[in-house]
Amino acid sequence: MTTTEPASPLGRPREFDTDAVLDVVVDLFWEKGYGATSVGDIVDRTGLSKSSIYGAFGSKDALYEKALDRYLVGHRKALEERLINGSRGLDDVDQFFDGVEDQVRHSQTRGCLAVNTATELRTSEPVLVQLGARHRAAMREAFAAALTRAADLGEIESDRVDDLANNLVTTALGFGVMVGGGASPSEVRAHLASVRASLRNP
Amino acid sequence: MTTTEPASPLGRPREFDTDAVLDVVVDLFWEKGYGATSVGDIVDRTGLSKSSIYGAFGSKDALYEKALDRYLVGHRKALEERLINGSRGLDDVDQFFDGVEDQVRHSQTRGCLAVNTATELRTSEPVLVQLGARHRAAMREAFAAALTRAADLGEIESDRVDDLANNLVTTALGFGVMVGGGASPSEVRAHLASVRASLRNP
DNA sequence: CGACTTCCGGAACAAAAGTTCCAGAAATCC
DNA sequence: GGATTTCTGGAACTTTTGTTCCGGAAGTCG
Repeated sequence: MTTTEPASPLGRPREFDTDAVLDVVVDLFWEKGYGATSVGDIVDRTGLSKSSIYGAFGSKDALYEKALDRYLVGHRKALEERLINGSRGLDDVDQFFDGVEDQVRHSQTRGCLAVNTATELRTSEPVLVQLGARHRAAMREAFAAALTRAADLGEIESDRVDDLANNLVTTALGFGVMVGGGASPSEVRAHLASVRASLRNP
Repeated sequence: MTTTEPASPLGRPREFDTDAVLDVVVDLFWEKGYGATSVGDIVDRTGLSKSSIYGAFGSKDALYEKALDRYLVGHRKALEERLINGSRGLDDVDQFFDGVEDQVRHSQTRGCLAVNTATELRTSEPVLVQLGARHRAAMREAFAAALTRAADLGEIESDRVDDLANNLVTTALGFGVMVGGGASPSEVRAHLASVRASLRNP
């Protein structure tokens, strides 16, 4: 139910692309969190003026929500490509978790913006609680799709699909915490290996 | 290497018990997080004056670190009792996760302070990174102890102990995110059931 | 081309943050 | 009991926060 902008609004048009700005803002919030990111930081990083930001997004809270939403859309697209539209089974799951390994390899400790939001802003905003629940549901669905293929391939028992999907969601959230908390690459890798081993070895 | 306070320091003694105050402060940070908790909030909740707080703890940062440390000590004691000093196997692991269920039953959405810290303050303070790593190591050790007993009891294969311990650590962190993010009791319960099922059903 | 609408930059604002300082009171030790 | 040390309460301070306001410029539409 998003109100689409009119084709040509009256007056002077905006000089910047809001989506491109949102991408920059996502990175900022992702790196520093909501509380530690000031509007001044956003001004510095985007090059925009405060009035432009407030004119386009309303408030810091609203901007955060829009940024998170954009992050989630991107994240969900990745889920779709790798897990839902995949053609293999457990290998597709592995590929998803490769993303975690990539992050630590580049010594990035941002973790997952959805996880960071859930634990920093907690239940302060009902909208965020809802976004989190929807995100977990999407992950569950995506994992279940890949695991169903895995069952068809004979990699796992078909009656374990739902439980495993649930566990992978919890596990993915856990990796967000670990990476975001600055865990060493070797620790993360060991945990990733354990996940892969337990998926196979029954 | 904690410097123990002298038996009777000169001058007027403190009117409050620092540990009791820390317990209150832990609750506060646990509920609202670091950024959303102001020193004013701490004053209100503890009934102390600002100068008393700063005299006893130094700064908000230092106070947070002390509070987190106290939380971790308590958490580790619980791990010890339930997992290390337990006498059963998977049942002891179950009992640990019962704590998660208790939390959501009382509609508490604080999650885990260690998890919340890792994702809100991230790698901003090296001390916190270190505390997090040590905490995860303690959890791994505790789970491994219970799982070793489970292997002795024939509940699991003994060569799966390490992988399962790793996975349970990741899983525990994930539950912290889920509960802290305001997940519904039914969702949490479903995930808990999946963990228990996967521990048993190979 | 002219009227109208919106945007931009930056100064200005009020509120809240974390921290410090001070004077008086209180407890300890010799 | 007096000297000394430390604690307490509250006011005061500085910095930073998120937000608003204003004048001038820049586009769009009839």
